[in-house]
Amino acid sequence: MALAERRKRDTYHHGDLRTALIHAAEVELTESGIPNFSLRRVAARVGVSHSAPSHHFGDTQGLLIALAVRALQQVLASMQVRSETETDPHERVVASGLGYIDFAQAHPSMFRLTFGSDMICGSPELDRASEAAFGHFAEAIFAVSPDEDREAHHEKVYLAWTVTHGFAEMLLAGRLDCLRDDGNARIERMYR
Amino acid sequence: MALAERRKRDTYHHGDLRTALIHAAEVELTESGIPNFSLRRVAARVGVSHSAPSHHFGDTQGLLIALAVRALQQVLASMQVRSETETDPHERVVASGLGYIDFAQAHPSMFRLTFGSDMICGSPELDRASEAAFGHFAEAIFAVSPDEDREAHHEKVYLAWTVTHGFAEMLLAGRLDCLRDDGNARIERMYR
DNA sequence: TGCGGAATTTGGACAATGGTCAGATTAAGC
DNA sequence: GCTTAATCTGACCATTGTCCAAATTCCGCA
Repeated sequence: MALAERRKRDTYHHGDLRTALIHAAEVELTESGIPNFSLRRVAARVGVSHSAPSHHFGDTQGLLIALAVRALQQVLASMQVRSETETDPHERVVASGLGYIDFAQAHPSMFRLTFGSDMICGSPELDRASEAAFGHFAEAIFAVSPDEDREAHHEKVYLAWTVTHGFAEMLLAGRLDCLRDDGNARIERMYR
Repeated sequence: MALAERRKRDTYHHGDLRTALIHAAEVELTESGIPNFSLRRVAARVGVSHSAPSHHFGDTQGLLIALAVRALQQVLASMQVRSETETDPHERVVASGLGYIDFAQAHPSMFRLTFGSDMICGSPELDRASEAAFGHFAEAIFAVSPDEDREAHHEKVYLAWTVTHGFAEMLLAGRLDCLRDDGNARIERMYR
C-alpha cells in the first residue's frame, strides 16, 4: 500500500490531493512524530512535487491545522462510539471519557498535535471542531442532571474534560504505567 | 543584557558554556516556542559558534532534555514556595497544586517542553528530576492522611497530579478562560 | 466542439537549520 | 615547561520550508 501511494500518477492532476495529503500527513505524523514531521516527505508519500501542498494548505502550519481538525473529529467519533453502547446517562459520560482516552492512546501524535502544540491556534475551522467535541461532552453530562443551572453545568463539563484530559496526558507521559491494567476502574472512580 | 550575552568574548574558552547555553535556550524557547526553536540561535545568543553546543549536549535533543530537567526543578521550587506559606496539611497540598499551575502559566513553553513533547524521553537525569517533583506531591498528600495504606496513598497522589496537570493544560489551551478570575477557588474545590 | 481563463502541479532557487569533522586554541596534569 | 585532554571554530553536506515562474489540465461559456 505504501507502494500504491508512492507510485507515479499517470495524470497531471491528482484528483483529490487535499484529502490524500491529509491522510499521508497522518501517517507521516505517527511515524516520524511532531518534531521530525516533514512536509516534503508527505508530498513524496503521495507521489507529488514538494511544493504541491502549498496551494491547498498555504504552509506547513495550514496542513497541521487541517490534521488537528481531523483529529478532533476522530476524538468526537471515538467518544460517540463508546457512549452509544451505554444506556444509563452516567455510564454514557464515563464511556465518553474512555473514548477520549482511547483516542489519545491509539493516536498519541495526533492527540498531542491537537492539544499540546504551539503550531495550532487561531483557526475558525479548528474552533468549530473543538466546539463539536466539547458539545458532546456537555450533552452527556447534561443528561445526567438536566435540572441543574447553567453555571453549575458548565463547571461540571469543564471539570470532567479537565480530569479526562489530564488522565490522557499522564498516560501518554507514561506516568501512570502502574495503573495500566485497572485504569478503566480508576477512571470510573474519578467521575465519582 | 541581551547585548552582554551577544558580545564577542575576549577569551577563546567561554568558561561556563554549558549553563550559559541552558539559560540562553530557555530565553530562546520562550521567545520562539518549541516549533521554531533553533540551536544555532541559542549558540549565537551566547556569542559562540553554532557547533559549540554539540560538545556539551550531543545534539539538540540533549540540550532540550537539560532544559526539561531545569524546568522540573523550577516546578518543584514553585510548588515548595507556595506550600511553605501554609501550615495546614490540606492547604499545603492545594498550595502545591497552585504552584504547579503557576509555573505552567508563567513558562508555558518550558512546561509543554517538559510534559508534552516527543523529544523528551529516556534520560536518567530527567527521571530523577521527575521523581523529585513527584516526591514533593507525595509527601504533601501523605501529611494529610498519614495512616492510609500505601496503595490508597499512591492512588491519591496520581489522581491529584492528574487533575492538577489537566487543569494546567486546559488553562494553557485557553479552554478555561471563562473560569480565569476565580480559578483558584475552583482548584480548591477540585481537591474536595 | 472549441476557446480562454482559472485551478493545479511542477521544478528550480534560496536561506536557514542540524549534524559531522578536521584542526586551531586553550586549560590542566605532571 | 611539556604533553595530553578539553574546548571551540569554521567549513561542509544533506534536509527542510517557502517562494516564484512556467507547464499542464480543468471548467465555464460561446
